[in-house]
Amino acid sequence: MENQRNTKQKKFILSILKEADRPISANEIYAKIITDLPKIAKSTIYRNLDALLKQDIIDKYNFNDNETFYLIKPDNDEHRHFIICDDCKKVFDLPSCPLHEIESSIEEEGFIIKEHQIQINGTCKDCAQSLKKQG
Amino acid sequence: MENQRNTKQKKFILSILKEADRPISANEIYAKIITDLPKIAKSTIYRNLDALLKQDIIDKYNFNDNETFYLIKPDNDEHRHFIICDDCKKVFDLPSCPLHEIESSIEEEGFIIKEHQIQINGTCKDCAQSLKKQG
DNA sequence: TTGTCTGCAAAGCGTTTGCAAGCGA
DNA sequence: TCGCTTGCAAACGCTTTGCAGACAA
Repeated sequence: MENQRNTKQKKFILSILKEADRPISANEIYAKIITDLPKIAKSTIYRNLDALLKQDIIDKYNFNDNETFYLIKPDNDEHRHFIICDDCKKVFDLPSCPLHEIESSIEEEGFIIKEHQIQINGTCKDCAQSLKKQG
Repeated sequence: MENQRNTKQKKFILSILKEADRPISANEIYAKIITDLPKIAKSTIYRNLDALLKQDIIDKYNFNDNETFYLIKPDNDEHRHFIICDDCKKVFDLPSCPLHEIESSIEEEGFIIKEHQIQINGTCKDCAQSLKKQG
């Protein structure tokens, strides 16, 4: 990663990621940043996201086929998992990670775990209620 | 889904999916099919995969940023989860699903779960050994 | 024959890359 | 000044779409 230079593009991208309370895509970052930096290129965003990934500052999520989502790693060592409402597309936190026990048995068999991801899809409380009202 | 026609393309795609013991991509299906149907178009594969998804015959997985993977739904109601080797890209089965306990507590809070997905990435036994040999 | 399905070509879209100019240290 | 970083444009790879011809029923 060599010597890093603190460009304004880099600062903006990082601050947008820090403000986000859920994983966001490169296109969402782009949409937020163009008001302040109208000439920024998407490639700049992708290159900075790659750098942040390599520096272990952010995590990467594949929720659907086309876009990749990024989220700042929390301060402590904990990782997060998500519940996605298919109706309003909101992303909620999964309260805990049930994988720790199973991981040790997988590693006993020689598989080296680098990361894991849990994703639950469904309908959130609010959407369930408004769907009930509608019909 | 209207009236379905039983074309040879459709039959080949479905039989390849049935033979696969792990999620495979549209490109993998294409590579297997061109020996028998040299003129098949990738769009034909994508259109048939879409139809199979809508008919609930297959499931869809997003393991990485670029390719989508497809797997025949099992006969019984059980679902599967996967371990992916980042080196050789092989997909292994996760022996069990640790989410059942946690799901009930999520549903108690009003979230209606439609599906969940667990994914573990890392390096498999074989790749770990050959990496060791290489130095 | 009829209407679905296919192959082909082009387009769409997220992402990556090459390159010359810009700019932080 | 030095060389990392950026903007621009083009390329890349997966997937989608329009259309005329092919084919199952």
